[in-house]
Amino acid sequence: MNKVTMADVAKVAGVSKSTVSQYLNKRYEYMGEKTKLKIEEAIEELGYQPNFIARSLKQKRTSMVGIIVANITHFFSTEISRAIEDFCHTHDLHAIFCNADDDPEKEKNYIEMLRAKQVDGLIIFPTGQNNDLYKKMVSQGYPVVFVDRKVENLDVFSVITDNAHATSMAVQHVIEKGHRNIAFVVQPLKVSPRIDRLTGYKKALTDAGIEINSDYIIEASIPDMKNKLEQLFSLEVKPTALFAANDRVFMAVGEFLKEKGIKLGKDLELIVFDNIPFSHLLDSPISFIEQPAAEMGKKAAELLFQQINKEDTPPEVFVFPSRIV
Amino acid sequence: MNKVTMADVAKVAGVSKSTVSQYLNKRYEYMGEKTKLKIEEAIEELGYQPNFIARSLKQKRTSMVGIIVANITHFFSTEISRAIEDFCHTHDLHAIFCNADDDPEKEKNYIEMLRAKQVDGLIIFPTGQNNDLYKKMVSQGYPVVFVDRKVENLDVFSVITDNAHATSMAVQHVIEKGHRNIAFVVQPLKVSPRIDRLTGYKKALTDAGIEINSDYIIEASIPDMKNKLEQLFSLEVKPTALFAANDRVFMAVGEFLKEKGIKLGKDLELIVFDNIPFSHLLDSPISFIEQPAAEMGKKAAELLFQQINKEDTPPEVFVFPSRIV
DNA sequence: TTGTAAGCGTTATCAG
DNA sequence: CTGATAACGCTTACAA
Repeated sequence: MNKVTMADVAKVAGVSKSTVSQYLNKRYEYMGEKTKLKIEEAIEELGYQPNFIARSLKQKRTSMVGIIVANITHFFSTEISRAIEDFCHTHDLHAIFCNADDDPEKEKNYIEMLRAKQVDGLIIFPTGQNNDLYKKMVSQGYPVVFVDRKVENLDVFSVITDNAHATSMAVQHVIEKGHRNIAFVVQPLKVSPRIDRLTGYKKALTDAGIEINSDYIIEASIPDMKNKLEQLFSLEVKPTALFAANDRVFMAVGEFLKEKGIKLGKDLELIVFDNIPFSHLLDSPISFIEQPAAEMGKKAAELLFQQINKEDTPPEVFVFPSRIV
Repeated sequence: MNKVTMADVAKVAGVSKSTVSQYLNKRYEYMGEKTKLKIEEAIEELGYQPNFIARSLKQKRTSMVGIIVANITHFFSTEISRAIEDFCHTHDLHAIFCNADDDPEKEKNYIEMLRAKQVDGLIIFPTGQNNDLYKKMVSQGYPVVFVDRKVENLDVFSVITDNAHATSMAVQHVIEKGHRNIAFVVQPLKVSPRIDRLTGYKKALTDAGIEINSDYIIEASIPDMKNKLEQLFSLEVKPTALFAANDRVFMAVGEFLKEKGIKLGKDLELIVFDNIPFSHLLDSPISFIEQPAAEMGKKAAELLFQQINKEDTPPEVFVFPSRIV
């Protein structure tokens, strides 16, 4: 189908392949006006489309970057992704998105396949379970930026938010409203944001002189959450406030509450870590901790871009503050 | 960084490039156990990663497919995308997603760049404004599948839903509930689903013997929507029901209603075309028309896969029924 | 069973 | 200003 090659164009235009190549790369400087026109015509006539694969092979640069998202069903992820894509678009990079589904095996596959496809760099929301692989990339000087989650013992560019601090502030706020029995619901503590948010929660309680009650801390995967919530709400002293550690937890909790007829605002105060797209449609008084996703995405893309263009700056961790809404 | 090439492996293993190539392509049939092992070791030792770019150039097949989404902020789009990716993943295809932002210019760019990158096929949520380009692809026999939106005068594989019919049913349902003043809110009528939904709306009214009141039909872009809604709700006879033609319209409408203190269910009945992720969290009685996104995505991927593998079947349009929830 | 050599469609280096 | 010619890293007949 795409059988027209540079050689064909050259033949029709009556010039050589190299001249056509020059033309395509806009190096007209020393090019005769007449040849330029002839080539233009030939391209038009044949419907020629350059083959980027061939070019990439030669240039060892694909102008593609890969983004490996831990879980695309987080609204936060799609927001960041959008920002990354925007940046790439204005910098002549093409962004390829993959969804690791929070599965280290899949993450590994994607990293390997993207590197095999010679993408120029990678932005990763790491599962945190592939440290050897991360280390290898970094030590090979391959351009990488980590987003959302910290990776231990690795000197690498990262873009994260102040999970512990924001959580702590939010919980403190709820305490000031008079709540003492505050539950904390989170998915399995496998990645840094979850851990940091829990830390922030504990800190706020401790600072306020409230004892930490492990019955109020629920760590469960989304499918198991319902059962755990049942337990939580059959306690003698029920929580009057609940902190959902991210949007998916929020949804699970919301579903549960609805089912049980527990009224937000009246029976329970809810705080959620994450931007929720439909939040303004809910008339319940829910607090949200909003991460500056757009800026974070942009920063990550920028950092990657710099690495790709060999601007040698030492790896740094950028912490963006979150906002309580 | 990825300087290890097949030649290096061959040298270390003491065999020739072609033997290594055989090994990599799992054609061990006639390969000595000893050579196999030597190659294995060499690969391990050097940390060799094959270069897909080079392979693609030779094979004229990249094992990548492109998906051009009209607007990724529609939840429906991400759902379909997920399904497409799942299918691709199980069929050794890599999916690249691009967001055309409902902009024909961007769409054109992406189509061209993806083809230049030699992707094996394209799944497009068409803007509908690039008919020449679509036509060209089809006539060149390039594998394409259109999703969500119909393209006129083009014999091509498409996966859509029964927009007019589903809308008509939903509106009819609202009429049966006793509503007569039903508004219809839609973004600019540039693509077939919007047009078809409007058609369905009109049909339901006509069938019920209700006169179509153009004051109740709002066609506006999201930023303009608020103003138009102001007008709608300053009419003497206000609508008692409102049909939002998709999720983004729903959000705009929801925001407006909230601002105005118009209560869902009480003051206004709402029907939305599209699956909304947080719908079960809203305690207002909203009806949704749910498209079978997962099945549609899978079907689209399947159709593309068949074309890529040259299973010659004539183009067909697959219509999936939507469900009212 | 393994090696040789000719491409795939570009770009880059030098001559002319 | 333009044109040979050699890469880029891999696959694939065909030979050995």
